[in-house]
Amino acid sequence: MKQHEIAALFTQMADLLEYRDENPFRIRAYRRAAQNLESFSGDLERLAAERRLRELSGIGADLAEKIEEYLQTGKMRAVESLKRRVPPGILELLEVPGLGPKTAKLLTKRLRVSTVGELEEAAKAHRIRGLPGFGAKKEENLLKGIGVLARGRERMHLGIAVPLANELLALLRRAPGVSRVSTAGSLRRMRETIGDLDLLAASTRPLKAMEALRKSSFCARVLASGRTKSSILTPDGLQIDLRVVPPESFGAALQYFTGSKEHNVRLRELAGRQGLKVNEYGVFRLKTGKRLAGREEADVYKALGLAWIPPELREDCGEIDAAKAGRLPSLVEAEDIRGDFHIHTRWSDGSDSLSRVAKAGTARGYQYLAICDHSPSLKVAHGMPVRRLREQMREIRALNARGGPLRLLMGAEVDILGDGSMDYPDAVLADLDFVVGSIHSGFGQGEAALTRRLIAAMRNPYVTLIAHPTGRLMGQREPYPVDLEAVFRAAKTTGTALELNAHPRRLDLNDASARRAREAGVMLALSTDTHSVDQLEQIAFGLAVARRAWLEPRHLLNCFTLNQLLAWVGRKRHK
DNA sequence: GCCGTTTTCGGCCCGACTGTTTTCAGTCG
Repeated sequence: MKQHEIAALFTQMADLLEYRDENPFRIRAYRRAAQNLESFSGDLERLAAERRLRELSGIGADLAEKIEEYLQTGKMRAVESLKRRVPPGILELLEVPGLGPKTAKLLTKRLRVSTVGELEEAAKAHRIRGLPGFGAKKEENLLKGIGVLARGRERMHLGIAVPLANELLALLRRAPGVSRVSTAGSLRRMRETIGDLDLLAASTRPLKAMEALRKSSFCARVLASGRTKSSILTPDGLQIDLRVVPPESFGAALQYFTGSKEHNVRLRELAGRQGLKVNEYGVFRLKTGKRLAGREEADVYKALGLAWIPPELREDCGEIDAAKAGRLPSLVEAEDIRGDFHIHTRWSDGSDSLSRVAKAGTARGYQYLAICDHSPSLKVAHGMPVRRLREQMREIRALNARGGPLRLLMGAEVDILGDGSMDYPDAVLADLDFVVGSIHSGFGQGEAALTRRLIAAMRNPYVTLIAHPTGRLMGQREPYPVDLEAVFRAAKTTGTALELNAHPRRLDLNDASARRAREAGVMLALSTDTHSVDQLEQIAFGLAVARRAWLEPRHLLNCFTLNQLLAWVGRKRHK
């Protein structure tokens, strides 16, 4: 987690340097380093201890030293001394949307404004209009920006963003002249949360498409609207950016608008070295201006000598080098998924019957579903005593005996108790096909104890999978502290799988951790934690995490056939 | 401040929109 603190400091450094009008490339170096640290998936402290920080992209001698300084002392002197040389509230001021370094400088110099509160006062007293380059409109926009800042711009999880995006795409498709539409930005890359929602349309009549959005019920306020681009706010305060391009540029625009920003910068640098230029209208020869690609996204990459890179990988995490070398992973696809684990029914806190669940799984083309209702300690979820579990097992056997393409696995989501023991005796676990171990209590025990609990559970020969390994609930609960590296090692040596929980508030493990787990040789498993059958489709969110973690079918238990799966479970038991 | 199948010095992605400007600076992504 230290890397996020360091990234924040590097960003502060960039902001402060920008305020002081320093070398823009130096500023960019700090921003780039911050972003790379944010998405870094390894163990930063170990890398520092081994003096290998400079292997990180964007980290040279100077920044490596600053990282080491922070890891050792908890401070970064360069940031502190720079802060002393600027007005105190400057970082806060720069948070206001629409207010950049130049405006900040003017405000602090001419009006002695140095906090957001003072800025608001000055704007309301109309002391800002009249400054060089400032009129009534800019003053008004600053006030709006302060309002946006005060409300806080909360990021939206995929469970909300994806359905909303689908509605918006349908709206755009109906607009006259629109031939193609797509999501773009972080939603297309399937990041776990979305700051604003980016949409792209190909149209011969761009104004009509933008008008359709502005006049829809999704639009509470128009932030900007030009000839090719509109930004609006929804009634909930979510920003939607729509870009409209001619059909022959759709692929290039999709590439550009999907980002990430750092991925695009890398791509354009690569283009420059080949005498080419990439923008949202196409790939062009620098000398002649001749257009080489643009209609299809894959053609853009091809023109640069690269294989098409799946959007989930476009985070400047080595994907461009991999594409150059023809070594991109064969990412897991929806069709590779043969089943789901961790399914709740009304035997505990789910809402559907076993037969209904089986039917829904069959409809999805699955070979198996692991029924995993709660164990007795979890009283709020109607955890089942052994007697009820045995009853449920009988019903599952009876359902399976009817035949059909789908096999229900007899399982349970078993609480890992405070001392690391399991909530059912081993003799009961031995009769189950699939055992999920979960922590639902004692989150406050601290890192060492929680890690010991998880490792003790993994050492139980009947525990197949550890569910939601960090316990986070986005927007509600922070992950509990756990030494994931130790958990990965134990998972590997004991032959226990770790869950990629697909619930959009959980996504636990997350993408970076899942990638590290994979690199540590851990088997991973997607599961929806379904409590009613309509949630089975949320597997798509887990799949996105898996793809962002560079997982191939061989890394995911869900891609195994039923026989392979049962053999895998058996291997641990007979070790 | 980083980085190099053109370089260890001299480069460093590219364009849209707004407001206030008669030609562009500032901000954003």
